[in-house]
Amino acid sequence: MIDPDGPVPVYRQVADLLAARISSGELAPHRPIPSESTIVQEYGIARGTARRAVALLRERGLVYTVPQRGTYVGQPES
Amino acid sequence: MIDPDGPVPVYRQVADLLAARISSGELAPHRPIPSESTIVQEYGIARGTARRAVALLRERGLVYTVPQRGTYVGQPES
DNA sequence: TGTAATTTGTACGTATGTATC
DNA sequence: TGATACATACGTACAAATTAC
Repeated sequence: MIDPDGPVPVYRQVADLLAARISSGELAPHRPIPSESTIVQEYGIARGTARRAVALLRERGLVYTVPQRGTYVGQPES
Repeated sequence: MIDPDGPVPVYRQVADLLAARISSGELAPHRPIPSESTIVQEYGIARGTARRAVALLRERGLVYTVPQRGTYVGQPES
C-alpha cells in the first residue's frame, strides 16, 4: 500500500489514500476520519508522518480538525 | 529569551523573534535568514521546532525557502 | 575533477501536556 | 478514573541538492 522508498513522500501517499477514501464516500462529510493512532496502525507509519498527512488534507480543505476531539470530513461550521 | 513552559508554543515564540528581526531590518529582503542549524544553536531548541517556526513565517508570507539553498526574507520571484 | 561541508526534506521514535469522553 | 485524541517538543538518522574548497 505504502512505498517508503518511492519518490513520493509517505505523508503524501497517506494523504492521497485518505483523500481517495473521502472521494469514495467511505469517509462521509462531518464524519470523523481515522484518528492519528489508527492511521499509524493502518498504514504502518510514524505518528509524525500521520500528522503531516492530515495537515495536508487540512490545507487542501478536505477536512477540519477540532482540537482534542478529532478530524472530520468536509468544512467546519455546519 | 524563550520560555519553554509558557502558554505560547516555542515554535511561535521563535517565529515571532525572527519576524521582529525582519521588521527591524536586521534581516533584509532577499537576504537569507539563519539556517535551521543556526536557529537551533541561537535559541537552544530542537530542529523540528526550528522548522516549524520557519514554516510559520512562510505561511505568513514573510519568507520563502529554496530547497537545499536556504530561506530568504520577502517573497520569491526577484 | 573530486570531496567535504552545508542546508533543506523526510521519517522514525519518544515524552509530556491538555482537553474530551 | 481511565481511555482517547490532538498539540507540542525533544532527539536521531538518512537522503538529495547545492556550495565551498
